[in-house]
Amino acid sequence: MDILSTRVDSPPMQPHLPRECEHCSLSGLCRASRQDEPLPLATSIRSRKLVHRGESVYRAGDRLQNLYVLRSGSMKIRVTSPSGLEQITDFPLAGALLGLDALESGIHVCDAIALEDSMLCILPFAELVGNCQHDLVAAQQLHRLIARDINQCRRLLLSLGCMTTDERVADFVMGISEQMASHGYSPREFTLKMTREDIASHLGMKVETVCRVLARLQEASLLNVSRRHVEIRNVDALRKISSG
Amino acid sequence: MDILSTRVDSPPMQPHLPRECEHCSLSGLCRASRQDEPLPLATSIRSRKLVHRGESVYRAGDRLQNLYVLRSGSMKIRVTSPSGLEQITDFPLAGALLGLDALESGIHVCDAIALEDSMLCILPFAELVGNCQHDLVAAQQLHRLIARDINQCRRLLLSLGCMTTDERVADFVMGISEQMASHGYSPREFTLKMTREDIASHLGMKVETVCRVLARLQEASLLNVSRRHVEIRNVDALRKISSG
DNA sequence: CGGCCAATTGACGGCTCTCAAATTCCGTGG
DNA sequence: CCACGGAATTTGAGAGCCGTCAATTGGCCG
Repeated sequence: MDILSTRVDSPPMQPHLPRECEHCSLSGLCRASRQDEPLPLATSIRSRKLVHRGESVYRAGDRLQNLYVLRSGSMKIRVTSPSGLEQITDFPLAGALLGLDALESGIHVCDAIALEDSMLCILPFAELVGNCQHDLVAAQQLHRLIARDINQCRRLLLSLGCMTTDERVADFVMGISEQMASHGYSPREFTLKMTREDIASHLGMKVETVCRVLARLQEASLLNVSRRHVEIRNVDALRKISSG
Repeated sequence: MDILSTRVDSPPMQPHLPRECEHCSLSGLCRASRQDEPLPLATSIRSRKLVHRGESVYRAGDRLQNLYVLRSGSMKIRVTSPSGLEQITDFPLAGALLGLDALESGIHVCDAIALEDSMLCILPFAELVGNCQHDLVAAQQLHRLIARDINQCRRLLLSLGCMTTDERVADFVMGISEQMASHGYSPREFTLKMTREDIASHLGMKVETVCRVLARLQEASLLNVSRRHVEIRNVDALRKISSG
């Protein structure tokens, strides 16, 4: 517990913590971050896996075997309805825990597709559940991670239900910007890994509308955008728009 | 385990199972349904609570103390963004587990408001987590219940992101109808407990649009609707619309 | 009986989608 | 290294749907 709180204060400073583990959602529970003592969850991490751009880690209909922690790279999570409707529900970055969508029935209901070549840590699910039986902290962290998924989904719901397209796009850009900041990159300038199509699907709009809104925001000097490259020019104005 | 599967086959037939517990999401884990042997989760249920129409069980900002199982009645779950946007994310019926929104941070992020006088079972959260430490089945069931919330949220997301207003309303009505059926009521005829405003908020539209869509569906002889009373006249056509 | 709130209906305007075309970028093969 | 083809992105014009504003109706409760 003590070590946990210390870590929260200065995660990037730990000399023995691999750089790629800095933002891991299992921070403090994984062996890679705790070389001094054995940890239950540590034994869950068996191996790593490389997925290339466009490949999927799992697909809707697959049986739940592993959860995954995205170690580097980025992905898109796509949910498909029985009638064939599709939507991107999330764009996870390094540190994110993937695969919780299968927890209800043991069958995945989403596709996880790599936006660029990405590295994953593999956590055999059965083993992980077993470990949580003996480790209260691990179990609670798993709960929190699941709950975070719900709340993030709810935020997106609010976005689709209550916001105009301008507000949604501004909100999306600010969200990426904050993620970049929390990962140690510049919040002012970054490269999007997803297509306009992906963004449109995520925000419940059409590609052309996404383009037009971005053009409008650029016209108003709030940001510069050229293809995948984004430069934010007026954070306050963007934040104001994204707040409704 | 054996008793569990028996129960699934014929839950309403158990003579010792109170009628209001028939659709409980804790079915098989709660003492009320298992008088023969002690069960870990059973000890979590301490007391019951009555909330009147319009009153809230918990509100955004409240500290997580209990989870609740809705024993009878119905509620609406409302999420509020920092900037004041509001949306109804769910209309739980009897048997639903409430309060999981607080799992991420220990603070509720939703309001749970009674649509009619309702009875709740109270589950002290700390005790429940402790019990899950010693009961693998209980822990997994809790996982499933949380995961169900995520997937339901995702379904609504698909609805808001990909469907027209007609499709969303048809989908909503069919969803209510199926819930009614699974609770032993007629799927063809039922009374809505929520206002048009609530429905509109849930589906990401305006009150007037909800009214107009319902009028359109009635015009097409798919259903009759008068105030809160709904009678479905063409299930197949409605299902077809709700599937896109 | 009166007042208030929920629900409904109509007219109108704006925003977003649809359809279409042009442009740019990227990877591949020559 | 250059040319080429396909995909992603951008921009334009027009139509349709949904939101806004306003007025009316209908129920419920005091």
